[in-house]
Amino acid sequence: MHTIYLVDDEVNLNRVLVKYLEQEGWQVKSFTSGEAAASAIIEKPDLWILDIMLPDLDGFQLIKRIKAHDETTPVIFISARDEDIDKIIGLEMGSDDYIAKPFLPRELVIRVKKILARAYATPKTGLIRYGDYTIYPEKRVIEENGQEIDLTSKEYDLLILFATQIGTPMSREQILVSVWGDDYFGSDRVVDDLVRRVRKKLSKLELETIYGIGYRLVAA
Amino acid sequence: MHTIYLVDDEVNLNRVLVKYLEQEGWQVKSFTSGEAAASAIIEKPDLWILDIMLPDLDGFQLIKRIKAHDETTPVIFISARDEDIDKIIGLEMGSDDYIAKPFLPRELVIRVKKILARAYATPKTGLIRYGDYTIYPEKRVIEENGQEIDLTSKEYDLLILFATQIGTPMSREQILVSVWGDDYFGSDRVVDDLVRRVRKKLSKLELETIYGIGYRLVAA
DNA sequence: AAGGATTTCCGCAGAATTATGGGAGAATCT
DNA sequence: AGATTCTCCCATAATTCTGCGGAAATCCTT
Repeated sequence: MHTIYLVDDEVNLNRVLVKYLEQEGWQVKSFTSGEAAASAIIEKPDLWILDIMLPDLDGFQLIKRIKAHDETTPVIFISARDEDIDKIIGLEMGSDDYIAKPFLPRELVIRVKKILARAYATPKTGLIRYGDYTIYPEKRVIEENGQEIDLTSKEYDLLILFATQIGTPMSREQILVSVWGDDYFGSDRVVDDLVRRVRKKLSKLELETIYGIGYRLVAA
Repeated sequence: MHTIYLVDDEVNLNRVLVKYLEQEGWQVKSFTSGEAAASAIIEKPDLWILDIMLPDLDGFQLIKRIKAHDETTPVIFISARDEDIDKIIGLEMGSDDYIAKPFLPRELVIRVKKILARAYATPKTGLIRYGDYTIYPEKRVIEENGQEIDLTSKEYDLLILFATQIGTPMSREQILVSVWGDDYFGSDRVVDDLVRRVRKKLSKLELETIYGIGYRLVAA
C-alpha cells in the first residue's frame, strides 16, 4: 500500500482528491500550506502531488527540498496557470508528471497509478546504477565499468533485493523469504554467508551490517 | 542495447535527458557542441538526438554529415523555435521525428523507443550476424563463412530464440514453451539435450549455462 | 575494560544441477 | 517398408553451489 502526500490550499478540491485517492486504497495525507508539507518530507511518502501556487512555500521550492532529500521520490504537479505549466516543462523541475487545472479526479488517479507503477515496480527493463556498477536486472548481469562479474543465482537474488531497496534495512527473515522462499527451514546464518560472498565479489557495494537487525545497502 | 548520442548545449536539459535515457537501459553519450558531435559520427551510434540551435555547427548541418556517413541512422530533432520546426517539416531534412521544446523527458523517451523499434526491429526478412555465423531467419538457414550448416527444426528454433535475445538468460520453462509449445509435458531435461546438440554443431556459439537458471547466448 | 552477544571468516562435504554417452522408439525420407 | 535421422529419456560422471560447524573478530552493554 502506498502513501501519497497531497499539497493544495484549495480546501474543497483537497477534500475531493483525498476521497478519490483513498478510494484506490492509498494512504493519503493532505496539507494546505507549503511549510506544513516541507516538515513532512522526512516521512518519505511514496508520491507527492503538489499545487504550484501555495500561500507560503510554493511548489517549485517544495520539489527542490523533496528531491534534495530523496532524488527518486516521484512528484506530480498540478496548476491552473499556463506560465507555471511552461515552467514545469521548460525548466525541468524534476517532476514526473503534471496536470493542468481544471481536471477530473479520475484523470489524476490514472496518472498516479502510472507513476507509482513505474517508480516502484522492480525494473524488468532498464538498469540500476550503483557507483561503478551497472546492473541489468532482466539479464541477471552486473558489470563494473563494463567488466562483467559472475554471481551465482542466490548471490544475484540478494543483490537485486538490496539494489531495488537501497537504504532500506532488511532483516534476515525478510532476506530468507525473498531469496530462499518461505519454505526454507534451515538456520538464518546462511544469510550472513551469502552477504559475505556478495561482499567479496562486489567489494564496492556498501552492504552495511545493522547489529541485531540485519543488513542494508547504503546509497552509493 | 542501443547507443544514443545526444547533442544539446543546454547543460541542464542535457543532464536530465541523459538520466532518463540511461534509465531505459540505453548507452548515452552527450555533446554540447556541434563540432564535438561531428567528430563522433564515425562511432555510428544507433540514434542521434539533435538540438537545432547549437553554438557552432547547427543541427541541420549535423544531420547532413550524419546521413552522408550512413543514410539509415535515425535522427530526432529537438527545437524551441517555430521556424526550425517548420523547416524540419517543410524541407524534409531527413529526420525521423522531431519534438518541440518544451517537452517532458518522458515524451522523448517514448519517441526514441518507437524510432528504435522501427529502425532496429529484428527483420523477419534480413539476417542476423553472430561472429562467423550468418543466420537467414526466413530461410531457416545458418552459414559459417558461407558454408551452410545443417540444423534440425528444433535446433533451429532454439538458435533463433537465443539469437534474437542475445545476452538474456532463458529458463528451461521459457525454452520449452518457445520451442516445444505450451502443450508439452515431458521432462525439461530435453532442453539440456537440445542445447548440447546445438553446441556440438555450432561450436563458436557461446551458449552459456547459468546454474539454477537456464541458458543464455553471450554476445559475440 | 570485560564479557556476552552477534557477526565474520574459512574450508569442505554433500546437495543440487548440468554434461555426457548410449539406447529405444518416433518421425521423416526414399 | 526400410533406412536414416531425430527426439526423448535414462544412468552416470562432472561440475557448481550452498549450508554448516567452529574459530576468530567485532560490536554493544554495563
